Amino acid sequence: MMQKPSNARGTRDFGPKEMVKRNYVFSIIKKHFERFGFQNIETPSIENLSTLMGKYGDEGDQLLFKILNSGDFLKDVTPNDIDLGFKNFSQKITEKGLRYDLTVPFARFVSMNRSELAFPFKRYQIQPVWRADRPQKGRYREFYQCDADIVGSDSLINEAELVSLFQAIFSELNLNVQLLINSRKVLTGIVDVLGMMDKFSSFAIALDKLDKVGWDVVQNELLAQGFETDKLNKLKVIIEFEGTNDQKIINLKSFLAQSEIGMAGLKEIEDVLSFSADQSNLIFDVKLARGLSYYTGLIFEGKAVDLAFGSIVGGGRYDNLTSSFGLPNMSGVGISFGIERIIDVMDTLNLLPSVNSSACQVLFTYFDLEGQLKCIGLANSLRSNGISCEVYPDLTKIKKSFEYADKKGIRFVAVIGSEEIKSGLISLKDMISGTQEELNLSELVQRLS
RNA sequence: GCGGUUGUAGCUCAGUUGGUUAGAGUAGGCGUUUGUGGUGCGCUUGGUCGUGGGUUCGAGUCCCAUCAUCCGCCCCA
Repeated sequence: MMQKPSNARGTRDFGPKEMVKRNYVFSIIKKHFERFGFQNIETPSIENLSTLMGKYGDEGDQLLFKILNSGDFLKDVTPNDIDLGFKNFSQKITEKGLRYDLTVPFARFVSMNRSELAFPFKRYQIQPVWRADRPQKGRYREFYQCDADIVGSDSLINEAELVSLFQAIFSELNLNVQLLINSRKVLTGIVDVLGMMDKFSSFAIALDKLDKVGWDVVQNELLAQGFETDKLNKLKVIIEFEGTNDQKIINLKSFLAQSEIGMAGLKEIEDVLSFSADQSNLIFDVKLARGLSYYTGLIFEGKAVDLAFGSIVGGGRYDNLTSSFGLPNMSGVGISFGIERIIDVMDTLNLLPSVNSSACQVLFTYFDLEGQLKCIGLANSLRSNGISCEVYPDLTKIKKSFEYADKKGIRFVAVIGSEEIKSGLISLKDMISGTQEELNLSELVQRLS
């Protein structure tokens, strides 16, 4: 009869305790987004599959949650469709899906609203996305993304603004972070100098996992791709060089001297760094590649310093975000805060507020119906004075209401019994100190404001 | 998509080479002379042992399948 309830795979509930923590992080990020001039938009959870498919590669398509057509979804299906396999079959029975990220819906939005938007358009978007991935630590099937993008401007000031935004947010969150910066152009320049321009993506993929697998594995992989040993040795020196950002740039300048694009990338990095007053947590890292292939210019990735947890922020410049929706030459730069991981990291480091901040200030309790009536009136008076309070709903032993206040973390309990009604005063108990005082209404308001 | 781990009370877990009515702590409920919570004490409600098969006189325990979980890989946030 009754089945044991459970969450759908890879999804979680957020109780009051979790929501206090989540809202804290969300509100700070949101505040800074707006402070930097980003405007909020939302797009539907459901998109046409034609919008979504083909934007994330074969593997991404595989991870899309598809929605079965309503009604008789089999009406156009023939036995032949089934024989042709599930890919062909699924096209006939599903035409909508849940959004996989916020970037593609944003590109659709920009393309559709191009005539109404003020360019450069700065938008932020904080919404859940869904992926039919296999759940793991820090990986869920439903999670929030938190994106800020500027489209329609090539200026490097945008990159610099995103760096400032990053610093402002984590400074307020009080989380110790680093921002790794590189440019796709520098990487392209390196491949150029190595004379392997056609192998750029395999190079980027190999380099990206250097921290994880070590140089030898990366080198072997590149050798197998046809890279030359002596050139790789030169590359190794560049990559393993430890020093200040300026020293790294000087170093690379000599390596990239013959590559126009490489030098352009270095200049970008120099410029963006020069915009930042505080460079203490900015690190130019040639090893940074980032998986997403649509980045074309500067790229960055944020990490927590006090805890190894993978990247918690990612972003970069991309050209042609909207070209697949019929709007070419729309360059943009964006940053995405991995809010689920930020919350996980901060929770482990105990940097998040506790549950009490969601409890109200006062609980009213009483002994009889007369007191109950009085409490409702008093509670509304307090509320109109901006004080949050609730009235214990059940007429039971008063002990119950004190236990309730204690468990919920309500600081004050106001007791209204026959004595209080006679005297016109309110007994207010402070649950932390255990002390109790008699106050009239205006004293009560003053006490709690 | 691949490899491994673990599923016993709401939660955290015991359960001895298969053997009677499956336990503890904690949480919940009630009480502790009733106008006062947190710590104490007493009593007490919770489990077809993830699900479905199989082996056996007998299965929480062994075997198979399945679902879920967590951890690696791929990929990603």
